[in-house]
Amino acid sequence: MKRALPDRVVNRLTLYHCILTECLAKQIQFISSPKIASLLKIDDSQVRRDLNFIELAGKNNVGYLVAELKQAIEEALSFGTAKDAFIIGAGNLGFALAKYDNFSNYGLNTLALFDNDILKVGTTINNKKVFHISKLADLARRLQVNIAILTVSKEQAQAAANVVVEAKIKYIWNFTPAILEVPDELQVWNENLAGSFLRFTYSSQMRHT
Amino acid sequence: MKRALPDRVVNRLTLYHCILTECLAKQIQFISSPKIASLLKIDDSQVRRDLNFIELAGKNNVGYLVAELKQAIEEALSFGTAKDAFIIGAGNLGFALAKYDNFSNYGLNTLALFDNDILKVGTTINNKKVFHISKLADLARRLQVNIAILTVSKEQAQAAANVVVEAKIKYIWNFTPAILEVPDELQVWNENLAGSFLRFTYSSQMRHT
DNA sequence: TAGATTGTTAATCGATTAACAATC
DNA sequence: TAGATTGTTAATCGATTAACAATC
Repeated sequence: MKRALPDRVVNRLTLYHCILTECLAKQIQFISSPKIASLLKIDDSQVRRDLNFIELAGKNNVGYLVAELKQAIEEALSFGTAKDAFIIGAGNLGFALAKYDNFSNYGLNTLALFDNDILKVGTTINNKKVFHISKLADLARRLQVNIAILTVSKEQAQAAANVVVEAKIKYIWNFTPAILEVPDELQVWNENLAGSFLRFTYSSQMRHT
Repeated sequence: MKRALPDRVVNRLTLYHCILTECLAKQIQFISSPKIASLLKIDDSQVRRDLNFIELAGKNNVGYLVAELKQAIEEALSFGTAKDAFIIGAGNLGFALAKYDNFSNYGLNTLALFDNDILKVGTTINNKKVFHISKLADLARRLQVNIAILTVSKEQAQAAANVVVEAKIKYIWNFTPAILEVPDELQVWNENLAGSFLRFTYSSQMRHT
């Protein structure tokens, strides 16, 4: 078994993957580390170092074979392993994520949505049904889903998280601007969009002044 | 003028801010660094170190004054400075972001949306009008908007980015899974949701095996 | 060959953590 | 006082960058 990749490396690998997907579409066969680096505005030796993490041989004087590299990244990050998820919150963001078919390329399958609004229950979005939140525990157990994507409002976030805890789901991808209090065995990944925006504007300002 | 904060610090400050907002709502007056650290599952001396970056004095034996700390973070990250933005792409994600009023707390004001679909032009979402993409350059100049939030499909991403370039907008917050080729003076912040998901599932797996 | 690129090492840089005196 | 906390230093850890021999 390969050793774990650092988070930063995983992040960059996903960006390389985006580039490779575009190269394939454009029928480009080879790509070099300086080329990847310049597209992302990072250092070229960093690209080579990242690619050494996943065992992949480039060709001197030529670069890397796009198709091969793309596949190597997909294997390293296990795109192939289906990861079933539920979306909690059938609002705009929940719908957007449910409709975002691109996710399935990355192994993420959204099976259903949940909401506490009875008017939304029973509707369908992109072939995914909206269930009442009270059905979550039962369906999670029967379908063996252990990822919850939280898109409810800040006010409802903790209550929704509690339901997720009771459903014995293991991972929460948290799109709400709330810090959830959950048991240690449940892992939370905070997407924190507003915070992301602040990082973006803050670091951009700095670079320009 | 204070020196620039490292990106990692800015990121954590936004998370602290989320916690402080909840504390205020719960009428909690003081919070200690070990308390913040345990909520986020990080080191407590790191919290203190981050808070030293923004000049803020805690009280021995007590912790930090919630209201004061919250405001200090808001000042450091300039929540108060209005940052006007356009959303390019009036799809589900564009609508979700347009409806996300929480952004305005962070200084982000979405003024309008743009799309190339004539059926969407003229509609309104959360008091924000949808314009045809051809109006972008003119409106950006007149309203002095220099942030574009890109929520179009992967296929349309580069074309949309080109329009943004022509509109002389300075910053793109890119929600599409495309690596944009733009001039150096235009800065891109890749949100890369699918990549974020992979980091989340990858690092979670690692911690549990 | 000349030029471009890889793979990898060593050097640098920055971020995190541990520790503890000072404080209330 | 005893206990909890801050502010800060030093030690550790990890990530990035520079450099270059080897390769085609």
